[in-house]
Parts: sequence; C-alpha cells; structure tokens
Amino acid sequence: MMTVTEVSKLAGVSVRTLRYYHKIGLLEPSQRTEAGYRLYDDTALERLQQILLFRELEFPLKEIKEILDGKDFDRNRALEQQVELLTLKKEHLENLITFARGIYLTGVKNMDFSAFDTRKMDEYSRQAKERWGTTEAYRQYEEKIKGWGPGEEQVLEKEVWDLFTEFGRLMRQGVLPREEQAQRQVERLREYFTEHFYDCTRELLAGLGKMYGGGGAFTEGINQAAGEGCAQYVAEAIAHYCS
Amino acid sequence: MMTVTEVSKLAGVSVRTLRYYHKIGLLEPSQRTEAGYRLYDDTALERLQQILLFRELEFPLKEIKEILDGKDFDRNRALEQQVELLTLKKEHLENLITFARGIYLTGVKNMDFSAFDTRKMDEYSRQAKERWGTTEAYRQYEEKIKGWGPGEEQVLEKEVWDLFTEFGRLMRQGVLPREEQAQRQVERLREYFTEHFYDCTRELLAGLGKMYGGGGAFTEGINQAAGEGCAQYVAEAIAHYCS
DNA sequence: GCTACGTTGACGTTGCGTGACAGTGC
DNA sequence: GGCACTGTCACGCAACGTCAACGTAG
Repeated sequence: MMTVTEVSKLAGVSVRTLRYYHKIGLLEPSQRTEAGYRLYDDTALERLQQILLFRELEFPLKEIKEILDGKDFDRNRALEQQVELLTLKKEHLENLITFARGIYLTGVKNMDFSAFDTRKMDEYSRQAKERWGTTEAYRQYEEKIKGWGPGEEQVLEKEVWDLFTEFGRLMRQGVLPREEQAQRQVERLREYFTEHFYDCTRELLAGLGKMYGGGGAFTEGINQAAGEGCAQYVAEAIAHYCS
Repeated sequence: MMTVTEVSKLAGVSVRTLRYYHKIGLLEPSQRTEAGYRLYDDTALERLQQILLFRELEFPLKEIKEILDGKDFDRNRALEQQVELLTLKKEHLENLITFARGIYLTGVKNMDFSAFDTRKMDEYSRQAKERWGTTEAYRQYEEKIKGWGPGEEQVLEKEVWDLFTEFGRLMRQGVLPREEQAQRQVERLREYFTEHFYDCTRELLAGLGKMYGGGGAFTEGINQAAGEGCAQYVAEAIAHYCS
C-alpha cells in the first residue's frame, strides 16, 4: 500500500494528477485510511502503468478509461485504431512540410483564398492510401487472432520474451550481434512474429529494432528481462540483419 | 472596401474570427465607417491571405503576427523553422507508431514506470538526426540568399511561374507528360530550384510534384497561372521523371 | 417599420491539468 | 510545529462559438 506521494515519485506523475485521475474516475485508490488518505495497491499501480502507456500514445483520458474498463480484445483494437490515427496525423504533417517547403520555393502570390485548405491534400493522400491499402497488417492480425484460445495471448507474450532472454544468453556467451548464432535468433524472432501476428517485413523489423535499442520503454523492459545491455545487443543484431 | 460578411464569405472564415483577429491586433480593418463598421481593403485582404497560409501551417496566431510585422527574411526563416518543428512532430509520431505496433507485438508486462517516456525515443532520433545533419538544405538556402539583391526574390518567384506557364504551353500543344519535351522542362525546373534555392533531390522533387497535383493551394495557383489542368500535367511529368 | 447586417461585451467550450486556500491528520 | 493530505473552487491555454442587447442601412 502506497500513499499518493510515494506513487507519484514512483510513476513520475504529480500528486495533483493522481487526485485528478481519481476525480474523473480513471484511477481509483484501492483503499482509504480512516482519515481519508488515498492508498494504492499493486493492482492500482498496474492500472496506472497502463494509463501512462496509453497516455504516451496520445489517447484521450476518456478513451483510456473505456479501454481499461473493457476487455483485452478492445485493447488491441484500440491500439490499431490509434496507430491508424497517428498515421493520419503523420501524413497530414508530411503534407504540411511539403507545403511549407513548396512555399519558399515557389512563392505564394498567385493563389486565391479557396486554396488554403490542406484538407484537400489530405484527401488526396487518403485516396492514394485506399488504393494501396495500408491496413493490410491489421487485417492479417485480426485473422490470426480469431484462432486464439483463451489465455493464448499471455502464452504468446511469454514466448516472445523467451526469445529475448535467448538473446541475453548469446550476449553473455560473447557471441557478437553480427555472428551467425545471433542472426539466426533474429530470424527466429521474425518468423515468430510473422507466424503469430502478421507479416513482419524487413522494414517493420528494422523499426522494431530501432525501438528496442532506442532508450524507451522496450529498452528498459528487455534489459530487465534478459539482462543489462541486451536491448542494444538485439538492436544491433536486427540492424545487421536488415542491412 | 468590403464589410466583415463579405470578407468572411470570400476568405472562408467566420465573422467572429475577423473580430477576434482585430481584437488581438492580428488583422486591423483598414478603415471604419462613422457607425463603426469594419472595412477591409486589398492590403488587408492580402494580409489575411498570409495569415490563413501560416495558420494552415499550424503557426500560433501570436507568431503569425510577429512574422507578418517583420521582414521578408523573417518569413523565410520562420518557414524553415516551422518545417523543422513539423518534422520533429512527425518524427515523434513515427516513434509513437512504432511504439504502439511494438506493444501488441510484444506485450507490455515486463516494463516498469521509468520506461514510459517517449522523449527518450525522441532524444534518440534527435541524436541520429544531428549525426546525419538534416538541416543541410536550409544551410544551402541561407548561403544562396546572401547573394540576393533587393527585389530579387520577386524576380525569382516570377521566373518559377514562367516555368509553369511553359508547361501549360506544352500541354496545349498536345505534348504528353512523359514525352521528352515535358521531361526536359521538368529537368529545367529542377535545375532552377537547385541553382537558386537548394539541392532539389529526386525525393524532394517527387514531394513537390505530388503536392502540385494534390488539389491544394498549388494546384489552384498553377491552374490559374498556366491554364486549367496544368497542375495535373506537371504532376504527372514529375512523377514520370522521378520513376 | 421590417429585415438583414453591424457593433461590443461576456460567457462557454474542450482536454488536461495546475494553483490557491482552508481545514484536518500524523 | 511543520509537513502531508484532504476537498473545493478557480484559473490557464487556443481559437474561437454563442448568446444578448443594442445601433444602422436600405
């Protein structure tokens, strides 16, 4: 059982925020002292962890509440939707960047008012996207998920982490990331993703690798589960594999 | 001289917005009637045009004011800065997308609180970016701009538009976008950009081409200046050139 | 005198909190 | 006595929207 300040320090959010989350019903303390002090147990901490995760992904708090109060499948669907949304935002930004660059290359004099509407550009990319169909990945994922039994998700998750601990073993044996044993392990990781989730293209794999070694959540997670330095090790192995 | 409603309809902004822009000093009406009605002349309309342009690029209104009250050089510097900022945002989104994808590939159980901080991922891309130096383009641009005399900017801008009208001529002569004459004109455009602004890579050119035909501000501008359908024509020619 | 248009001023909106204050507990 | 904790109300941000009450143009 932890008090607000303790939780605040552990999770890196302000006390005020915890009170706010309580108020909006996003995170209820698991208990109260007689004096009314908020107390949080491990379940609450886990929930907070999830909240922070989705918050990082720019979910609005209201949606986070809905997601966490729903089921696992909802979580995955929400994640994929958020990826969609973030992708749209990203494309919008790309359009704006091209637009801005174009302006000081080409000037702006000959344009009338009806022209200032980047939604038109977005419309264009949307169409292009529809033609090319970029949601293929999730379609595959949904297809595969249908065949899963109850609890299978946890099993798969564990197996993924096992693949990482194997990397850790190789690392401690002094196998270099570029050496064949490590490269075969990358291959295994890739095959596992492709088999159980969706087609793990070289590009996607490269992105994952960058993230694993990028110093964020996954770096910490991997290093904790498979040994210090393992995240960097995996990242290098994947980078070499993809090059 | 136009009244608020007229301007509102022409520019596609609400009357309230005009009132607001007046209040914050962003766009002053050029005159008032005895009864206090706001009246806008062409100068004011031009300023509004610029405002909307920068607004599309997600500049905060406060900054737009500063830019427009400054000099031309400030405008260009501001544009490049905005490109930088938008690029950073874009990269942040890319990180988040990879992050989200990674989550439902890898699960989230083994991560502690310190991990939820995508700023670390951004820090990583920032470093990678510093190593590779992506502001090269603007450095070149600044270098070239130094040698410009007064009014040279307008001359250059006109010459760019001349290049477009030449495309219009080719189009009306029945030359297909993929044919040599059109392709040579693309080459000229590219050389012009490279000579007077900065290295117009194939990638950058492709982006511009997509934008020219994308149905936004440039499409309108080009079609108006060089003839209906010319924007699409240029876009196709560039697309073929880059493929 | 009707109607459309104009004015100012004030308050509301949305999301995510932060600050201030006064009271209570340890 | 001093710090931690409580609730409640208010404020902040951006860029307006939405009244309300009133003046003006045709």
